Amino acid sequence: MSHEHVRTRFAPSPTGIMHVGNLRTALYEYLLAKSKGGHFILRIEDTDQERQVEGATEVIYKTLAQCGLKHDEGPDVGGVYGPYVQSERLAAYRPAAEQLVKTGHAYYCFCSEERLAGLKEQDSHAGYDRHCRELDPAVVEENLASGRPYTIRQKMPLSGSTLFSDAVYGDIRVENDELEDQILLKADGFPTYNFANVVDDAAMQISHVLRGSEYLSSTPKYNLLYEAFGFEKPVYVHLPLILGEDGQKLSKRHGSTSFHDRVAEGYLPEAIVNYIAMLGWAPKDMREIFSLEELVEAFSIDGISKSPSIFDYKKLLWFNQEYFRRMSLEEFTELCRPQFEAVLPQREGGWDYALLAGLLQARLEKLSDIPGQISFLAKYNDNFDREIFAHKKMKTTVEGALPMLKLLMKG
RNA sequence: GGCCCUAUGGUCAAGCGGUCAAGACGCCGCCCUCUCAAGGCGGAAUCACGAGUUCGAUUCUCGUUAGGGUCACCA
Repeated sequence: MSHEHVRTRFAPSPTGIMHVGNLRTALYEYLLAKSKGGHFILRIEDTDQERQVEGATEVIYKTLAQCGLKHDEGPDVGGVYGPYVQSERLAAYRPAAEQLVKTGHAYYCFCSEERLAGLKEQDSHAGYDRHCRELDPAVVEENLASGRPYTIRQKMPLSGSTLFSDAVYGDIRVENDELEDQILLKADGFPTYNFANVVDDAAMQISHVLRGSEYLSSTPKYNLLYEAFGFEKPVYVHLPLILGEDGQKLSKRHGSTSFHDRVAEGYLPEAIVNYIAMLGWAPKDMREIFSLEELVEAFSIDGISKSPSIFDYKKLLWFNQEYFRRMSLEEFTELCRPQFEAVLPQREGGWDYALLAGLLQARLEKLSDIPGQISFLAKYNDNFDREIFAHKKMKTTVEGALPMLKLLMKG
């Protein structure tokens, strides 16, 4: 609590997609750090060897850059607490785990995966039975010497309870006997997420840990680790979950919930950032349109809500439209240009893109709608009767349709 | 199922003991208008339920109910 500088980190696993929940966490981490004049760090958590995805880290860099969430330290920009990729920090985890064994906060476990699977089969809610917790030291030595595979597990207190205070949820108490003797170091020598997370957050002097509320009930495990090491604990800021329209945790089932897909669909990164900022947080003045800089200015932890929110595509669409409308005609024209060029055929005299964009600006919901709205232009030629624009009943005149005429015909 | 969290309109939400319970999206209507938008104006729609505490509860406490999360050699 007495960390002098606010240091937050975004610690994604390189899975290849950046979904809006992760992005919002990154956003709030950035906002909190920047609003306090602190630092925002990027750390890649690639401790699962079986789930490596090619190019996934690039997706993370690109997304952060598109959103304007510039990190002060990270794999690509360096920093004094590096390296910032967990697979490059491997040397630190085993000694750390062994240190915990020595101090009596952890133990070697030689249980096979088969045995563990059997346990689960008997009772899927039971968890590990602490079979190796009190193994005879001589047996442990023998097993270790014979090269038998092992994991290192955290030794949880069997009684009492652990209390912690979350910056948004307040005091939360969990009975210690609810806590499983979780694995810290896997048989392949890699640390588990939970363990690496604590070791690295402490090493990198992270002052505030922001994460989804799904971690709320496991936070005592983290704190026990901090205590076992004698590390100073960070301030926890758990964020309410973002749910799909069916009220369930957002996942692949809900269609394209990734930032990348949304952008490909024609949403502006700024609009997405603005919208997700408002999901789970509200400013004091109830304003809705914020640039990233304005968000930094307005952000504060006490504006974060506790209840989960549903991702509303309609509202996102509205934000997107608002951003279109607030652009200058020049900006908007440039934004549309690639689509115009792709859809409209070469034509003598060219097209008046600015005029076309002007016609579209108040009507467009998302960029991907452009082709559907202007493709009809490609079908027309200059040899048509201009009087089709005049209609007595509708009181339309050729003059009134002048903008459209200019668009269709040279001059 | 155990444990943890949450509960204001369809959705995002303000509220932090006394309000006719803001605002936004969406929806409906009217105006503007050569169409569709945009814009302006207006409308319908919310404190899950039951006990307490209090002169007074949307607000505090406890239950109930509902929803969510979590129980991996995944993060």
